[in-house]
Amino acid sequence: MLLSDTYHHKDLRRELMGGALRVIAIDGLAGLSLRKVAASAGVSHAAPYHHFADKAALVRTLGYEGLRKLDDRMARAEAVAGDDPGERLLAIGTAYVLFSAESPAYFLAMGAPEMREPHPAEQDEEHGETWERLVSAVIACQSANLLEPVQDPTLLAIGLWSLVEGLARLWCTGPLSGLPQSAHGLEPLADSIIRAMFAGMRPTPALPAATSTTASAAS
Amino acid sequence: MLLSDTYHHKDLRRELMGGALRVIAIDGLAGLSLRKVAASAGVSHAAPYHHFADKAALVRTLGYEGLRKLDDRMARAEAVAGDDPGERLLAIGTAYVLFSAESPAYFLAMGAPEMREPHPAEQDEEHGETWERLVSAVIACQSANLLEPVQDPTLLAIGLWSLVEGLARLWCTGPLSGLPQSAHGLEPLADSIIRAMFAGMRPTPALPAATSTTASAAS
DNA sequence: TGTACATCAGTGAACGCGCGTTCACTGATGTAC
DNA sequence: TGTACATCAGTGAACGCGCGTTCACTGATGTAC
Repeated sequence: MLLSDTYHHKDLRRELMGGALRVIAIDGLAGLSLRKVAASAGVSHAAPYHHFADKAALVRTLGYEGLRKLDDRMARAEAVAGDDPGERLLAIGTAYVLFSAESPAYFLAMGAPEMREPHPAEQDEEHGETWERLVSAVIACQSANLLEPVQDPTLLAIGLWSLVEGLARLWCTGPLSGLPQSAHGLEPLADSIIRAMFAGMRPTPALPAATSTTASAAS
Repeated sequence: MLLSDTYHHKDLRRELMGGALRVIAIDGLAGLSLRKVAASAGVSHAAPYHHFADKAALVRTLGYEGLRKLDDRMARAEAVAGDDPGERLLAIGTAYVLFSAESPAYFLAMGAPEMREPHPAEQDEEHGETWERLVSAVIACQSANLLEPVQDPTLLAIGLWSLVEGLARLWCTGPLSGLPQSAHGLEPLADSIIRAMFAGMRPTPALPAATSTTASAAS
């Protein structure tokens, strides 16, 4: 029997992570098992133990990778958004929602119970990076007088994080029937909601773009 | 052996639900099993089948009860808040966060995968009631010129729901280290955040109370 | 370039466990007469 | 009030299953000489 296809795999670790994401996307976190993952990667069910200490380690690896990808995505969106602090804040928030909606498996892994213990010491404070990105964006808006400077930036950052986390969660879990079906359709909605809830906090009347967003929400 | 304590139980169904909530609170949804529930109610592991068709039915019962309790809590908070539409909206949102934080087991059950199929036909659209409560509160605020009347009320309602859902989720799952430890301590924070994110959308400057909330957030 | 050998990354059999669910049973309860 | 009986809500044994994990193994790979 020719084994070369599966034997001494090129990067089975990577393949296993892909398989796990596939399994989570279909069966949810509750339906994830190492045996399914191994099968999905076309490999015997003992093989994963050469790449992950146990099931929890696999989930944590996925979760931390998700956090890194999420932060990358936000960083990229922020860079593309240009110099206006308001647009940067909006870009960050929308990126959070879109990444979660497009990659529900990563989103679920990031929120998995296994993520409570921060075993992989390498990326100890990945949440911390994202958190500081948010706070910085809020402070920049306050400095530019786009957000009420009197407010505690921490408070506003928690608010923004809650908003995008909740929107992503509602879309993925889906108890609200009015939300768009596709992740792509979610983009204008997320944009409008964040705009509506943050634009108004500005002491100056409103951004030119802020009042014209209702139409895009209906699309 | 005297069986009268457990045999022909007064209301074992109720007791089982209590046991399930206890198990979820400790082990999470992933750690919930009918056998643990039975043990927690002090009963043999086959007993639950006289009260629930299967495990999913138990979870759904818990989830729908949670939805009803949540809506009750919001209704009560709204009534207590008085006539001001802004205060009513704030009360509703805070009630959502507080109920979730005080009853994480219900919160988890409400979001369980089993809730996707709406088997118990009795309370088919419990989410619908809560949703309409939110939209009504938003519209009332717009009518009273406390929220921008141009905005789509649906959009604002999704925003509010996302905000409180996300805040509750962040507190329960706890990736943010800065949040208060106790559900009680969460109240002023939730109040401040919702106030900050909604008060600012009003076309009129601000409520008297809106700018003095930063202090309470620090407590 | 060829050979010997250590290392690596798979295999498949096997383990024990907790689980959901079923089943025949039995003791308690409520009701008809 | 007392007795016969149907119904109800428990019990405990048993089932099969999928799971995480371990283990001895073996074939492939890379390296030293």
